[in-house]
Amino acid sequence: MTAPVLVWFRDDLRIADHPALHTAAATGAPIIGIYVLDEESAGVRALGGAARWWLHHSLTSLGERLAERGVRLVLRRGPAVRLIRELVTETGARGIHWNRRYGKPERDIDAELKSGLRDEGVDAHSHAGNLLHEPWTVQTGAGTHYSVFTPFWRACQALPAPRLPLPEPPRMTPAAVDIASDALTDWELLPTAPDWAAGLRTAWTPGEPAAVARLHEFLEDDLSDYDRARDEPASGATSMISPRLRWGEISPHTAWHAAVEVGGSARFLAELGWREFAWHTLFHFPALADDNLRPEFDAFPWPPLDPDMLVSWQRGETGIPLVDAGMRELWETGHMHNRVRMVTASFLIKNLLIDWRIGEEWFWDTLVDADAASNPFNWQWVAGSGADAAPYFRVFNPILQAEKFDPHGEYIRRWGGATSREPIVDLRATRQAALNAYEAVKSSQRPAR
DNA sequence: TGAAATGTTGGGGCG
DNA sequence: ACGCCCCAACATTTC
Repeated sequence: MTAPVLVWFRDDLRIADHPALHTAAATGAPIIGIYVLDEESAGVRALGGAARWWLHHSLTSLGERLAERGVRLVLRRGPAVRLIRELVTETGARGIHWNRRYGKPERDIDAELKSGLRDEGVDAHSHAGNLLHEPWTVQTGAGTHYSVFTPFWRACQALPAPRLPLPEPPRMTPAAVDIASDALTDWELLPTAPDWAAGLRTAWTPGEPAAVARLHEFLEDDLSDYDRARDEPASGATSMISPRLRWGEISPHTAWHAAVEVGGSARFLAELGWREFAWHTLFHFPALADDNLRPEFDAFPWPPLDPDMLVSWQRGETGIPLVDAGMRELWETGHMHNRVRMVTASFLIKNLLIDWRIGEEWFWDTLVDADAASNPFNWQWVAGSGADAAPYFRVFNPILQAEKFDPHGEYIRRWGGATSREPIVDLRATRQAALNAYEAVKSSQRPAR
């Protein structure tokens, strides 16, 4: 009997344009798919509630699609290094393939596994599957990484164009090995008591087929007017592919080339670029979710947390219509329009003076698309402590933002943001207080004498 | 991928 | 006809 080859699925829950699966299938060896829910390894961030919901359904979809092609998806829960080594032994696999991850704890796990398995003669291979450009390949003239988006993106475009997406493997050999798998329901990824996921079920269909369908719907219906309409949260003109990219139901290569084929939109492609830039930043600054990227922000004088203020923000009860609408969209659907994310984040940080890390955690728990790079990257961008956040003391006025981008109040009405509640803070006074607090950052920049 | 304050300009009302 | 003032509209600077 031919020894099988394992394909370890992680943030790439798809069959098309999956370099690891494609390479493994091309060997002709029997294929076994693996997914490990790792809640134990050091440094690996526990999934948020909305993420767990998405993962459950996306794994269900992937498992069905693989099964239709004769391939099993084996589920295991525990520390990845130990479990993968056990699976290699149990199956007698002669090789294992995976697509790279770029967070530090995950890279450490993968590096340890790869060298350990290779020492034992197992053919362990990592592939580039989830970014258009590997983070270490984008370098300044001085050989350092980038800290400003525009030159970063220019450098990306000077590199060879992203490769074309790989097709679904034309043929996959089923494995005869019988091997135990956890039952997905035992992982208890779905909320019960209470079941808060009704809005998510209405808003989303996780899984690769729905991801591909939405991408093409977006390209046909929305790309031509994207530059203008993308900023209006009521328009429905954004791609909504962020969770699909987060879970790897489609690859950025697929999105890139599909958009280019229909004439492209520099603006849309640049949005893929911001995703690349976030991962580039995380790769070179692994503490992105914990530490200020700009260390002078360590001097920012956060006042003691007022829990009531935080709860008002989380529940969408601030009395600021656009903020409340956004926070309710988030709670209801696990998603929020990008412009409204900027406004709600700015409000938390600069009008409530609550540390960006606390907002980042809430988004991490409630967004279906939060990943380890984009979520902290964007929070730091709004806070001013992050990459390319100039001017770092920018304060959004949520009333003006609503006038500009939701002029008819359509988005605000849709999400019940138009309450008669009094604002919990005075925008003018709190803005001034935030600017005063930013003075501490400015003075800490000055060299000591 | 800001906002607010400050500066500049030019048209029109009016003595 | 002319100068003066007001102020909206736009541009620039500052936070």
